[in-house]
Amino acid sequence: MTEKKSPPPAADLPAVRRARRSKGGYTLRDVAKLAGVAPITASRALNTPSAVSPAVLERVREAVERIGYVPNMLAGGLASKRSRLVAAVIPTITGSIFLEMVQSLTQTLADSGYQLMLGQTGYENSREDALLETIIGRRPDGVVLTGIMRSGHGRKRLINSGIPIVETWDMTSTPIDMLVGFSHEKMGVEVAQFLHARGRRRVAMISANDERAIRRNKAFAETALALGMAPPGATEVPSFIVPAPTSMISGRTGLRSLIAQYPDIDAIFCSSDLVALGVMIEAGVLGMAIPDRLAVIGLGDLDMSRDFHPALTTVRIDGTRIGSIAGRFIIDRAEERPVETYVQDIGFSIVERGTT
Amino acid sequence: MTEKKSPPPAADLPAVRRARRSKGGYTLRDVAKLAGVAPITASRALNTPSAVSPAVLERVREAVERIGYVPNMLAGGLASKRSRLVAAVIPTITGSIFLEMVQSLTQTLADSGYQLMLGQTGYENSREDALLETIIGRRPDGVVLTGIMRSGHGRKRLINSGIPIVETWDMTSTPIDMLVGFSHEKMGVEVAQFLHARGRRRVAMISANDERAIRRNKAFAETALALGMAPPGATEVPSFIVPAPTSMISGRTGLRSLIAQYPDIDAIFCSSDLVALGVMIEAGVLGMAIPDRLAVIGLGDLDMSRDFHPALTTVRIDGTRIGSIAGRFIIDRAEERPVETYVQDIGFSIVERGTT
DNA sequence: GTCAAAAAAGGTACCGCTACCATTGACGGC
DNA sequence: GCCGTCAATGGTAGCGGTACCTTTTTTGAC
Repeated sequence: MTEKKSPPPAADLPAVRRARRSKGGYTLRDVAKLAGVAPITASRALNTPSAVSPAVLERVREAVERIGYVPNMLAGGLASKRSRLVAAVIPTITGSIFLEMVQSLTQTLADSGYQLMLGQTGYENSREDALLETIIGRRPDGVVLTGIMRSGHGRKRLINSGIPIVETWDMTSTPIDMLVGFSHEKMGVEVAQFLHARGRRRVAMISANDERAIRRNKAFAETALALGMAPPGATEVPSFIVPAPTSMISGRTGLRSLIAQYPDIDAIFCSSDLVALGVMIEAGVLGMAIPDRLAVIGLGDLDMSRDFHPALTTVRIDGTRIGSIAGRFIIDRAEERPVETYVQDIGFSIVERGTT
Repeated sequence: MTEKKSPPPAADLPAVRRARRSKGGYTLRDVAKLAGVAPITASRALNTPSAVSPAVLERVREAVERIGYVPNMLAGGLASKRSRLVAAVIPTITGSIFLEMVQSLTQTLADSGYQLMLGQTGYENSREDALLETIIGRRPDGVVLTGIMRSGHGRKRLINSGIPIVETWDMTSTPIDMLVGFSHEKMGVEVAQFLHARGRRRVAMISANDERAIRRNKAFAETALALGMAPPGATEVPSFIVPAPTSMISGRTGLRSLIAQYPDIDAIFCSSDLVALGVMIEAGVLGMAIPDRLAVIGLGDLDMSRDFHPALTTVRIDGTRIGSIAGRFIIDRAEERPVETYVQDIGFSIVERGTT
């Protein structure tokens, strides 16, 4: 109490300045002085309590409590080269299927004292380079990418930075570093087989045209074609391309357009649940019974997909799991724990509900 | 090229160590040496190019390019006391109505070289204290809160930290610092009047029970009661409480429950669009025509609300605007620009579509 | 050509913390 | 009682930048 300093100055009175540049906050030095120990000991008390005697620990804790000291992690990060920051890069935050992952990533990281920084590239990837620059500038302990980093320039930059990287939501034999995802090709094949097994023979797709979707669609179309599931009059599996980010309205217009060209379609594979739900709405307007007249299968398993009537059949990807594994990967790496694997295929599952 | 250093060491060979603790990355000093200037001049070339001669600027730029130098913002932030980090605190990221705000906040900040850090409190606010601690520890240049900070402890901590704060999505006469939002009371009143003007006389609510919703509901109920809009047999405006975060299923069960008790209800005010859409789905299942038999009005104006059939009438809040104003507030404060106001009521608007 | 003022560049000392190494003292084995 | 070992603590020197101030150079008015 006696040594108490003044709180952050309200205005900069020309009074006695505490020091050349100080802003008035408390530092570890203040805590150490109060506890009667050296700053480095106070630091240890906070970071590695086991390396300090119980008596000292107690005194330091008390001092921290008394002045409301909050460690400056900028300084700590600079000195220790561990910022305890992790960056995640997603296309956009609104209407994103990656939110579940971000949520669990945030959670996993927070539990170990790491903080998430969120960066958005936009769907054009125009800002990707600038974003990478600012991210690397923060010296995060890890970066989580949605999808695979395709741009050679970006890859190189990331690799040179030496920051641990986790790529997600995809599979590749040549990851930059770590990887948690699943195979889009496999998904395309399995969805086609699934619809075939349900007796559907005249299928179509409504899909975004990002790189992942293209590979998924190719696998779906090839399998469907091989199984004889193209609608009459079509030599290919019909597909309607929708812009990113996907939306219900895309599903509505997609269904209209496909039906106009191929009235006999009996199943549609949508590249997102939102699109699939849009298809359901439009089917309702058009008087097409689901699933009798038309089967719909989505991708992503949004919460609301379960709440529609009928509930949507969809391909579920465990975003929560991706997030927690990615977080774990980064934390393990940061804390130099030995690990067996840095690549994990978490697969996907087809959740059958009422629309197939 | 001649002075090129080795890339980040693959393993720590016991070879010649560059220096005591260096990790092998390039520093401003390297750039300065390459450009033949003092480090401080290189710093100026990057941060205040106008303070440096064109010739030097060019040489520094070239040096940066050559070695792929990325400034360490941890160090910069420590020295300048401007971290260029801004923290946003939201309940959860999944199914959140705040995403639009977060998106535009990220955008606004990025355009000025600031980066967003995302923190989630969960709906229980249990992690709020720990979260504040880690946030303050990063010494961000600003904190954006969703809603008003109620906890006295949290308020005090934030105020003591001296960090600029923006509270959002609400109005109060006693903000901690800055404020961008709208009046929930006013919204309750206007929605009641709106439904009354459309001829509805037997209204009900389905709502979450957070603090903001409670105030909104009170205003709605009082106005509705004054206008004689309680359903027959009810002395109060019936309300069904749903858990946070809101979901469609809440709307579905809510409608069932309300109808069971008050079969004559002719309009429902929902505390989120998701709930309202759930009501629409259940109404479809129950064969209740919308809007003829039942009017529905939501809150939030999700993208998908426009895409339903019929499209949802809802109260729109311009989250994008909240985000950009909040970001602007913080940037202005950080850069010590003079401003007139730090409190802004952005209001709301009732968007009439097909459900009323 | 002189000189004051402005522009450009540099030197130094930190920002607040931690890595690294040194020191101190307690303890136990022989 | 000597000495090695280990636990606890401290001193010092940075981490990689920038604030502040000084020095040097350029500019332009007269």
